[in-house]
Amino acid sequence: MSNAFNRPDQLSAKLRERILRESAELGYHGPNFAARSLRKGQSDVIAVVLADSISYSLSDPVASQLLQGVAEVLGENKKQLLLLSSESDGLEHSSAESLPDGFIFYGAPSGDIFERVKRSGKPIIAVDFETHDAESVNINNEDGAFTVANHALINKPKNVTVLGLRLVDSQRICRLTAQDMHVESKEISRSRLKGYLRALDEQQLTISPSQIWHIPLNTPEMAEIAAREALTLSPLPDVILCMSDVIALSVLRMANELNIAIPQQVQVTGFDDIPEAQRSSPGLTTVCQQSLEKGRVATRLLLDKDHSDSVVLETRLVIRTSCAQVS
Amino acid sequence: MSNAFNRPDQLSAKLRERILRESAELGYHGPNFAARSLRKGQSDVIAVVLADSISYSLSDPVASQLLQGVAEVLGENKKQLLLLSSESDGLEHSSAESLPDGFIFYGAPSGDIFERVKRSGKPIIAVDFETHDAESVNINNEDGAFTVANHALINKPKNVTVLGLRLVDSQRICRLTAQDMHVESKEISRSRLKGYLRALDEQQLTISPSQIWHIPLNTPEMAEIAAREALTLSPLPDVILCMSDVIALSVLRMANELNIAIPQQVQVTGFDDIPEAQRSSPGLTTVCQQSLEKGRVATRLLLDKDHSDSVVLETRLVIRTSCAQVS
DNA sequence: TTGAAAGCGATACCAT
DNA sequence: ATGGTATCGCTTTCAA
Repeated sequence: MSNAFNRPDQLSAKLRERILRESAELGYHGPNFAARSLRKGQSDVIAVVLADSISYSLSDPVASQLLQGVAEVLGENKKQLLLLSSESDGLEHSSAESLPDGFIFYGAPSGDIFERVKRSGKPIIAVDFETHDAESVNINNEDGAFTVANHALINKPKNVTVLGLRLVDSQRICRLTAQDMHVESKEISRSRLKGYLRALDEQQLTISPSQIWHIPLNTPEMAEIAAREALTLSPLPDVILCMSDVIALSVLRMANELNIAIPQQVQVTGFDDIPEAQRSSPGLTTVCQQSLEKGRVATRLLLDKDHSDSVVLETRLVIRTSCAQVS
Repeated sequence: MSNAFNRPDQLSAKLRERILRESAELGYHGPNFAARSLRKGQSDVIAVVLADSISYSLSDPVASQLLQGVAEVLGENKKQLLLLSSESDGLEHSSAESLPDGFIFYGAPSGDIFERVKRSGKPIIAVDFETHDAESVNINNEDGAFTVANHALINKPKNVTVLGLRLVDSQRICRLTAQDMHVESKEISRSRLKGYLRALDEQQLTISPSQIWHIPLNTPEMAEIAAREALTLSPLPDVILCMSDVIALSVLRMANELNIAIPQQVQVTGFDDIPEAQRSSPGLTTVCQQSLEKGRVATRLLLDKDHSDSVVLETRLVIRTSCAQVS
């Protein structure tokens, strides 16, 4: 056969050209990925394993930004991007799991795909959750939530409401009950709640479980329902702490619709600092968590040969008009 | 060896369990994807080949929605999703192209990846462009643009402005010149421009090239600059026709900032009907192009064994307040 | 410098 | 029903 593909330097350019052309005519379509990958034990494919469905993750601004960061760095390193979801897991169709050279798990995975991948010994980076089995990229959700809540609560408001994400195991929008309050968990939303509660505590304020909403999905549709409920309470909350920008932006829109002035009547805070939040009117006070950079950092960690250490990215309080200091 | 993996029905569940456990201990990590794929000549991986970079496409609401639709149907059919970009093309690292069983090309690809894939004989679906070599999923951009422009121009406005996307080959925001006007092209943006011009013509209106902006990328950052330029014109345009919702939403925001009343002072139309447009204030009059459904349809076409025919999805005029009928 | 051959791991097929 | 074996296409190594 020909080494035209593998040792291009050893042939004249002309000859190589001719060989390539002729073999193309004979029905040769370039190197076979599966064969190469089998032989080399390497594929140059990196998988991102999403905790939610791929479709939902693509619709979520936070996940979407993370993926952008991942794609950026993978592109620079000539790696291919395979999207997997731990949701549609199952031993049956798990064969694709053996293809990638490395894995970025975004969010604590369901099923046992993590276990299987771990056993394969291939490099893994955990993003937005902790595990003993891999380096991770995280933020300090509790601190971020504490900081923004602290900012919002400085004037000791009377009625504080929390619009929370995925706080309990239910597909329905609902408010918490007393026994929902003391769940110990390392989930993101629980950490954020903890931060809120700590800030309340520090300001010597209290909150009733019924003032804390559970929203099962980070979508505008869900969030709007909860936002309407919260904004039609009597008395009106002074402060609404939202666990995501998607939720907070829904509150802003709903307030506009209900002719409630932000921040004069209600102060609103978000979390994430998604692109849309950077352009909203009124501006959204929130916690920047650098999702794009998170994706980049995770990917660099994964591709770096030298075993670097886990990373905790800084969060930053972004003060805009939806909850500005009334000095 | 064992057939435990391949013929599970022929062994007792117990035995299978034991074999699986033991082989795991011996360091067996499940079937090898590359080997299976090589042997079977099939991978269950489908590639979406994006005309722009992966990172940019993920940030674009239209591309993002298409991908959601694709991911949804692939999930139902237990196919994996590989993201490729024709932008970072090059024979060198094109090996991954031989992996997928099928390809969805989103937007006319650059480089020659399309040619190579075509020669491989694998199924291809073209989305948002036409080719003789594959079935395609499209919309009628000219008609869509014509319809929305017609709606906007019904009252014979004096000053019409177009904020166009990728009309000329430049990385800079600029206005068109006379010779830019008569480029024949099947590009999306050219079709939309054609629709606008036809509507103007039909209303016996004219537009100067200097009233047509070129915006190189569909990002809010770019769009805002052009929006500001258009909204600080004197006299103020009566109508601004935007070739995408991202652009139109930027116009709405900028108008708000400049205290220009929409639609009283300026009527604004978009194109796409992205999720954000469905929630904007004021509501955005636009052309719904069903990106999500486009992704679904393309994927079904690809996976369907029976050679179905190319599809042209309907566009629909969505009238909201940014350009409502003043009856 | 070029060619020949072994082997990556799963599967399909044929033999038992 | 079970076990053996050739084969997919490439890369690596070894021989000429």
